[in-house]
Amino acid sequence: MADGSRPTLTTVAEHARVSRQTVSNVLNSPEVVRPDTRERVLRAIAELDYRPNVVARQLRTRRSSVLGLRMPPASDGISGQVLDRFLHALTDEAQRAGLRVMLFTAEDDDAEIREYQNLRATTGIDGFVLANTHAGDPRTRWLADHGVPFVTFGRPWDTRRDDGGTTADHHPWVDIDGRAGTRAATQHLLDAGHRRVAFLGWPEGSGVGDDRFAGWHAALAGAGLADDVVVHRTADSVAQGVAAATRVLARDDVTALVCVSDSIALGALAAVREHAAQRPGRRAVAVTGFDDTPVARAVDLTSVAQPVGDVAARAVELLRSQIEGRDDVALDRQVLIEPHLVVRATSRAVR
Amino acid sequence: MADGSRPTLTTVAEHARVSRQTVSNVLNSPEVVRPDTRERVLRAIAELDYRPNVVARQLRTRRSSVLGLRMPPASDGISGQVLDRFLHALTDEAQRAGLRVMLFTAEDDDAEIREYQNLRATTGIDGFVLANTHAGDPRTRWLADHGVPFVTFGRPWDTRRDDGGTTADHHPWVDIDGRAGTRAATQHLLDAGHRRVAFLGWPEGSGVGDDRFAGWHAALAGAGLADDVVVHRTADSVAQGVAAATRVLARDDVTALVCVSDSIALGALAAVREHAAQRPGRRAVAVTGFDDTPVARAVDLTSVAQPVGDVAARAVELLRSQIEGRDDVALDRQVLIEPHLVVRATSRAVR
DNA sequence: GCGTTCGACTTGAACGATCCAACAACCGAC
DNA sequence: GTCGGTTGTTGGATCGTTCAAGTCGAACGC
Repeated sequence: MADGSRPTLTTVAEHARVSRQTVSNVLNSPEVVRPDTRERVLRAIAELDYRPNVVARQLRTRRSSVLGLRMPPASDGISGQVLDRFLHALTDEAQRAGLRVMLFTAEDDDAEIREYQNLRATTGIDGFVLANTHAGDPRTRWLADHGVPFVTFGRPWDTRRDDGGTTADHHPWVDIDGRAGTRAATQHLLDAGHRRVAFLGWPEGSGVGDDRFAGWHAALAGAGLADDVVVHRTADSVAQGVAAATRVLARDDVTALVCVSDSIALGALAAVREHAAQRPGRRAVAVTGFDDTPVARAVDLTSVAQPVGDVAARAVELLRSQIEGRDDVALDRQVLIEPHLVVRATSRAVR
Repeated sequence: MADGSRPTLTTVAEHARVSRQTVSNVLNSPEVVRPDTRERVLRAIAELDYRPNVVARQLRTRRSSVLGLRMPPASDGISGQVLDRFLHALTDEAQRAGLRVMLFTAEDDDAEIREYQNLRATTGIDGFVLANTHAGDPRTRWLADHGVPFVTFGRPWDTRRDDGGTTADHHPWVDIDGRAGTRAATQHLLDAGHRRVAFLGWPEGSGVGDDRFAGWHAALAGAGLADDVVVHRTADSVAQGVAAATRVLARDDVTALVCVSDSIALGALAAVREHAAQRPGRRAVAVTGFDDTPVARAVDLTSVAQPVGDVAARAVELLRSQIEGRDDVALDRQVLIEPHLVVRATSRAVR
């Protein structure tokens, strides 16, 4: 501090009248150092405000304690915010575990794979977090094939492999149980007395969307209402939500809408308001969304909240066990986390 | 690749029948190497797929080429998305310039300063980007006093210092010209024939808010309409936006609302819709927001877009000149970037 | 009493790059 | 033919840490 250059192991060693290695041992395996010596070294460390140079350490140990994350392309949708909160939680959890998060960008999956190679070769990044896997993702396969530690936020929806292998199928992942989420939302509406609960979803084929659909269906089936269901599928946008809801509301018996996303729910809300204006005195149609984005909070929309903090914590845990090479049998390598419903005005009454 | 371990400078040197240093020169100062030798070395590099180990380089040169950014606390407001897009742009620009972005979190300003020290001492981070400066910020002062390269996204609104010094006042920053933004929005409305354009803003005292207010006022003054203005100030939320707009719309002569943020504009839109429903046939009140968030796009709201890509590019540029130690006189150390208006449905006609 | 084991600590080498000073080769000049 | 200067190349030292092997003295068993 005083002379401008930072103290090193040797400085501390001289100060405590021991060797470099002993200081290093105090930090890395304190149990091999006699208590009184340890005490003396720790005092010297404190006095000099010594902090180990992680760069030098990394050069020797080939471990960086850095995680890589591709900055997901700025999605136009509202739900992009989930990734945002996840990133925050991930940084937090990683830091708590002594890891850092480093960002990078890439145009497409192939460019991302090239960046993996690059980051591994040049900076020695320890592992990666993938936040937006999709069906037939080449990235998980590449990482698995090259023995690079990684975790995905999101299940591998497509488990087929060209060569019939199964490596990618069993990679570690953490995900939100969307099915449980929509199920809870639907059950909440059924409990409130709604009998005709429609679903506004995405086109079939997206793993996430189908999963959420399944939850809604399961809840209705549980109540014996699955014989004649109302479903409308559409792209994820507010405008599409308005259109979809308007069509569904034409059926006058529908009293509640479970939406696959907050975007669609936001549109549905507008349609419901319109619909209600034409039928004064009638109880307004209830609406629920998914993701509990800030927008949902803003417009008082009931929504299914994704506990991204939990996801991040488990992701870091899974990565650590891979990086440290301990094949933790006790640790589930696939983690499904239950979301919870945040009940707000729109599922009670809409103005 | 084949034998599992990556090639080093020495490997390449042997392969090209030159010394380590010559290979290093080819990479770092190619002009000192004779063309034919250079060619031979480059071929060896390509054949072996050699990539310099940045960790070893960093240990020697004490330069990490890594920028630190505190992950801003997940703001509940919609405008938090601006930071999100900025983060993406920053990562992109940094990568283009051969830099990386590393994230960290901190509870408060003091903890953040401790993290600065920590990151500098242990990982040798080259510089920092501060994305959320506020009045009387201790962080900029600390960084300036310790000679750490940094740039802020946002002007220092409070220029006073306890000891009367001026260091912090002159730190490099990049910001969006909010005044120019609201001015453009207001002018756009005036051009469309509106005469009574109200302003929905934040409470006085926030630099950003006052700046945006000033732009609106300047536009009205330019049109000779500044004598009797309509202003309502409120906290940044959708609900507050509804309330504020409702009160302002009670004055029947107001035909347009310039809002300080998309959150408030979103609320205003709801109030306008209500207002219009009670006065069928009348031309609906126009609304503009600020930030051009995804929500604005979603509900077709005219808004002032912040060119975060430009901000990021200039920020990286300013950081580089500091890190590389070149006191670029030609480079403006304070950069104000003009936003642009994105005209959408809400400033033409509201349904 | 002597060899063996053990605990506590020290020493030299390595990680992979860059910096520095020295050196070989070449050119033209006297 | 020797010399000074330029250009291109070389080997050794260095950054700060950890690994592997080694030293030293005390405790132990027979």
